[in-house]
Amino acid sequence: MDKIEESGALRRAPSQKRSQERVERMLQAATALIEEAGSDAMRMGEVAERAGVSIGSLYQYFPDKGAIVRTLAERYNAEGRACIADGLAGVRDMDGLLAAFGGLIDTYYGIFLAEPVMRDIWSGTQADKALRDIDLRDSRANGALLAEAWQRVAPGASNEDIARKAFLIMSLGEATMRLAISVERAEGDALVADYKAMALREIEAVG
Amino acid sequence: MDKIEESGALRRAPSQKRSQERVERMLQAATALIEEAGSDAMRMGEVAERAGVSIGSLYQYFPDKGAIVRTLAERYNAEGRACIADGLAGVRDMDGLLAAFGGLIDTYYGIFLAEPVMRDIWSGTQADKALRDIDLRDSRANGALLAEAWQRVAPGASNEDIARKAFLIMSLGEATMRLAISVERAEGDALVADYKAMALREIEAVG
DNA sequence: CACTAAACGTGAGCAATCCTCACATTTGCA
DNA sequence: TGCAAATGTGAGGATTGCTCACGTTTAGTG
Repeated sequence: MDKIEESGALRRAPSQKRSQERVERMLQAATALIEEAGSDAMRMGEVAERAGVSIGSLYQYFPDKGAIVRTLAERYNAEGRACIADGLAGVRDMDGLLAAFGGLIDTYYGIFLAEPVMRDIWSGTQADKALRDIDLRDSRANGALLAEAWQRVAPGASNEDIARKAFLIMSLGEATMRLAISVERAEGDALVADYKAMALREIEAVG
Repeated sequence: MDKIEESGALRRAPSQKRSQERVERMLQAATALIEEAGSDAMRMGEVAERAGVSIGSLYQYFPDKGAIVRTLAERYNAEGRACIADGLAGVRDMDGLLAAFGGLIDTYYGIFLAEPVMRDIWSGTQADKALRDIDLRDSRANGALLAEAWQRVAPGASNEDIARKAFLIMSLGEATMRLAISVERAEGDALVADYKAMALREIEAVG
């Protein structure tokens, strides 16, 4: 997770080591500011100041403010996707899938609770078109991972159906997380549990 | 739906007939602009110009740009809630509830497809805190309506459980609509159908 | 009608903020 | 050493939400 490769978000790829570190500092500064007051309150001038660079340098690498948020979003997505791929890798039968997926929901919920930046980004996810697209692609990719395991343990079912249902389950999972973190903790826990039961029942129904 | 009463959104309540009409014109202008390019691209100066009023007048009634969007959002919510209350009113048994709720999902989906302003508002729903709160309150109110009918046809079940599940189902319904309108029409239709089956199964499971 | 207070209406301009651009500096390399 | 490419700078342009000091209209009262 060292490279600054993510998407085509960057205006210019820093080729020298010095500038790579500078871009990293910019992202760290942005992260800190989002933690403190949310991405909406994050000011480009502040990001530059905290990173110890000029406004001009910031814009040399990030075409606009949204690009910073998008870059962070894709990093979190990549981590989450790796986590999901890992969790579903060893699944052999339906029971294994149910257990693995149930565990992933709890893990994801824990991450949502613990990561203020991720929370902020996915709360404001609908704000601009580009972020929404990233969100959609993420759900599709995660859905594909789930679908792959699902098809493996339910070979008789329609692949198209499973793919679509997996996509829906992943999208609604994210929606549930967003909902859960915007209510009191106890209620949020219960809502996630309800969602989990619903999702597992849906998976089992096609199995 | 004539009064300009909604929430405490207005900075000053127009008491004279003339100013009531002016406020209505402001909202109409805003609606037209949102239809054309989305609420994000809506400029306060343009709203004023289209409504045939000055910037100052706009801000006399709406404390900020978001207040206009919020006012429109609550109008749509009120309509939707009335529609849900109406659809669930005559429900007597579980089969009736399933049929009524299934029908409501289709109705809601149709509205989402047909109303660009509603789509825009609920797409950007997570943008600012105030809108998110409105969204949450709306889901709670709609959830309460569903819970009421649900409890009626499933008297044995835990009321708390039903209330929470109804809230979740309503929230995820909105999430499904948002998802459905951001993919191709055919896939969106299928996703809504999948959600419907999931929701109905969940309702039946507690019955 | 005359008068007054409150409601209503106006738009120049303030303030905040994103982003550009002309120019300066540093780095990699022949 | 010298040069081109990469990198760095920050004053300021441009946009836009919003304010405020002041003018106009309306409702109500004697």
